[in-house]
Amino acid sequence: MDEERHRYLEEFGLLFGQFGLSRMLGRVLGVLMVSDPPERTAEELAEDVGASRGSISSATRSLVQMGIVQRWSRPGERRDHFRVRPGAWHEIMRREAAALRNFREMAERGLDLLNSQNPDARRNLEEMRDFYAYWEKEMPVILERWEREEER
Amino acid sequence: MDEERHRYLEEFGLLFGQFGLSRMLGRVLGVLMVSDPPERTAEELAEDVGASRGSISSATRSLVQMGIVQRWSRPGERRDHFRVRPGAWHEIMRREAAALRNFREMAERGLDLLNSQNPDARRNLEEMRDFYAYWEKEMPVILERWEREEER
DNA sequence: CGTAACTTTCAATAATTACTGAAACATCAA
DNA sequence: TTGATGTTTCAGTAATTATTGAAAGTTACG
Repeated sequence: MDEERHRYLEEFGLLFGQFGLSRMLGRVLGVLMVSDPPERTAEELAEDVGASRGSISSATRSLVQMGIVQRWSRPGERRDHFRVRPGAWHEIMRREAAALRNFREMAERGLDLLNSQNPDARRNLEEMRDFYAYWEKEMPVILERWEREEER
Repeated sequence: MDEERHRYLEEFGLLFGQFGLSRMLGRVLGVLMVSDPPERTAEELAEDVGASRGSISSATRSLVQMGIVQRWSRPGERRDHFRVRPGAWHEIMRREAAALRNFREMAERGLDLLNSQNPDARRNLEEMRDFYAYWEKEMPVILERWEREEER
C-alpha cells in the first residue's frame, strides 16, 4: 500500500468524520472502495489502514449494522470477507433523510416550550418546522427517482 | 431559565453535534430560537447556556460567519445583540448541498487511484460518483422551490 | 474431544476536542 | 484622556472520543 493510497484513505476518513461518522469507519470504507478485487478480510483491512484488529472489528460491525458493508464467508474457511453493499450510498442518504424528522420535532418541541403569542418570537421555530417538514416530504421523492433510474 | 428549558438546549446542542457542528453552537442557536423577544446579548447567552464568555464569543462568531445568526447593535449602546437570521435553515441546507461535491470528487479520485479495468472493482466508486452527481443536481432544485414558495 | 486460526470484547490509555478564565483589546461618554 | 462597560483571544485544563492490545470467545477440522 503506497503513500498516495494512504493519503486517500486518510482523507476518505476525514470526509466521513466531518459528516458525522467516525474517521475509522471512513478509512475502512475507503479501503473497501479502492480494493481490487473489491473485498478484504479483517486482517487485510487492519494492515491497509494501519489499525489494530480491535478497531477493525468495531468498524466493520458498525458498517454492517448500518447496511453499508456486507460480511460473508466461504464455507470451510474461517476467515470472513467484507465488501461494500450495492446501494450503500443510497442507504447513507436514506439515513440522513430519516434524521430530518429529529429537526422538525425539535422545532415543534420548541414551539410548545416557548408558549408565547408573540409572532416575532415564534417565527424562527415555525420556519424551522416548515422547512424540515418540506424536506421530509421531498427527499424520499428524489431517493425513489434514483432507484427507478438505477433499475434501468 | 427552568429545568425543562435547559434540557431542551442540551438536546438542541446534541442534535447539532451528531450532525457535524459543535454542541456549543447548537446550544447557543437553541437559546436564540426559544427566546422571547427573539434576541439576546452575549451576557444573556452566557447565562442561559451556562458557559463562559469566551465560549459564547467563539460560538457567536462561528454562527455569524456561517450566515446563521445576525449581530447588531443599537447606536449609543455598547452591547451587541444576536438573533437568528431569517432563512437560517435554508442556509444550513445549502451548506450541506455544497458538501456533496466533496463526495463526488472523492469518488473520482478513487477511480483514478484504482486504475483498474476490472468492472467489479470499479462499480462501487462509479455508483458513488453517479449518486452524488445526481444529488448535486437535485438539491438546488428543491432548495429553489422552497425559496419560491416562501416568497408568496 | 484438542488445537490452530481467526474474531470479539473491553479496560487502559492515547489523541482530540471543548471549555474556561484572565489578560488584552475595543468602544462609549464625560 | 480616563474610567466604565463590554468583547475577544488564547494558553491551560477538562471532558470526550478513538484506539490499542491482551484475554476470552468462536469455528473448522483432524
